Amino acid sequence: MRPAESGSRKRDRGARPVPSLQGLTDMPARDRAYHDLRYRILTGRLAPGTTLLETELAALLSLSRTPVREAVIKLEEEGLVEVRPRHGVTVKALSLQDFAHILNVFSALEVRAFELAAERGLPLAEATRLERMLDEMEAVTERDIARWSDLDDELHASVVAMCGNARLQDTISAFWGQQYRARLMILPLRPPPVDSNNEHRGILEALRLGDRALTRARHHAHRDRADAQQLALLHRSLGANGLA
Amino acid sequence: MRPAESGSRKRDRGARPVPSLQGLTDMPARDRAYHDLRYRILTGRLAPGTTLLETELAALLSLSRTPVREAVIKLEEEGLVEVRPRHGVTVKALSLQDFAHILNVFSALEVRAFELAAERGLPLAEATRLERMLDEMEAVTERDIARWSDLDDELHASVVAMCGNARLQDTISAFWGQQYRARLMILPLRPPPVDSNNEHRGILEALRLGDRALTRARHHAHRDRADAQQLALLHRSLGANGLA
DNA sequence: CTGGCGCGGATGGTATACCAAAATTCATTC
DNA sequence: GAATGAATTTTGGTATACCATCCGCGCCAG
Repeated sequence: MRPAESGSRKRDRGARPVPSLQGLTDMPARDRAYHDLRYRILTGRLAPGTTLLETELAALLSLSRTPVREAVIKLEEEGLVEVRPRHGVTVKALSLQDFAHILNVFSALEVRAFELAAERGLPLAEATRLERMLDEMEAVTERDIARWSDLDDELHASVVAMCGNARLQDTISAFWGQQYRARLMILPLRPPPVDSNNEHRGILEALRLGDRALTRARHHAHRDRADAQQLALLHRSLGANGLA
Repeated sequence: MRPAESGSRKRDRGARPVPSLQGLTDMPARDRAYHDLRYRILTGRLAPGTTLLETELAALLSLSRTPVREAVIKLEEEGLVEVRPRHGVTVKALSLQDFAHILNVFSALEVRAFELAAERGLPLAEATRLERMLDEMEAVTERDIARWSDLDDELHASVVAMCGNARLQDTISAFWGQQYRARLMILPLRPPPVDSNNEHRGILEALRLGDRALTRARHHAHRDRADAQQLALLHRSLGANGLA
């Protein structure tokens, strides 16, 4: 008999990896530490380059070293921090190359996720919901880039959530976290993303058709262009070697 | 020059993730635990479905709970085990669907890695080395499938190692670990992989040419076919739901 | 002035102790 | 006989204590 596992909130899988940090109550201290730290890093409250000793981290979170150590292991695995014994844990600074590497993995995975979503077929309700999001994105394109970006994240996350492959989702989520900071940084520099808007329409159309190959091609093209643009912006925003 | 990786053994990155377990001396207990456990799982000495309490694991490895806990966190992150509080850690059994999901991610990443390797260009020495490996693979195709499979792993790993994107390598390595057991299981069922041999030649040729698009196309096709075949074999080897 | 060597203190790795929560079992009752 | 509830025992989560080690600093020598 299967254990049913109904109440399994063991993983926040589908939940957007967006820094939200609402219910940090009643979860094990290790997870609190993990989420808290992750939140602080992604929002920049723990700036890249910051290094803290394990003891300091524990004090910062009012916990003992054990749970923060365990949290740090996860963060390290996720690529957000680096631990150097006797030197403390350092919030990783992203070089331009790091960012390129991350985008490379992220894109490959996201394209695959979109393909799978196309293959499974988009429920009609979901399709119209996405359509409405696109409407709003186009509406705010010229005047509220932050809102546009949030919607962009939600759009991509929504499709990824429909791919039906939990491992893929998890991996994407991890890499999403890594590129988030850099994205945030170049946000104000972005020109109105009319290209993205158009490409999004095309991708959504392919998704509705359930055409895997077409989805693949369009999303791939979209990511290639967008990634290159972001890379260029980041390059402008910091010398080729600087921190992100 | 390649960094040689002499001093910095912080990560066994490029090193084949193949279970080898040679120098488990003089490394922190946590890493010993991690490698030891991983080895036992991948080779099947810790069969899927096995569940052990933390205490039992600690006793098994003659360590205290702390380092094994930390090792287990990594293994869980890697998808090899599952921890259910008060129920111990369970070696994950792969359903057919799990295997499909893993292959999906793995393929997407490997294709990308091959692309990047193509773009960077293959050093001549490396190219001839790979060529020789292909020679041997063709030689043993009919009579030693195990050897063929080892070479296949090494071949793929070699190219991945040339992609120049450490994060990509690490992620691939993690997923490689997950599909390894299933691969091992269906090994004896495989027909002589003449298709793979031919496709490998084609891919290597594309790599030598440094033709990214061609490499992509060929490797993609290769993986699609090979993955489908493996999935079918696995399906034959266990009912659609069984353990792997 | 520079480079090596050694000593002391900071630091993290590991073991262990303690506690809270959950599971199992037993008893009691319907 | 089954089901429910309580008590016990098991287990994992967290805190802490301990120790080996590594780092940095200063001293001494070349």
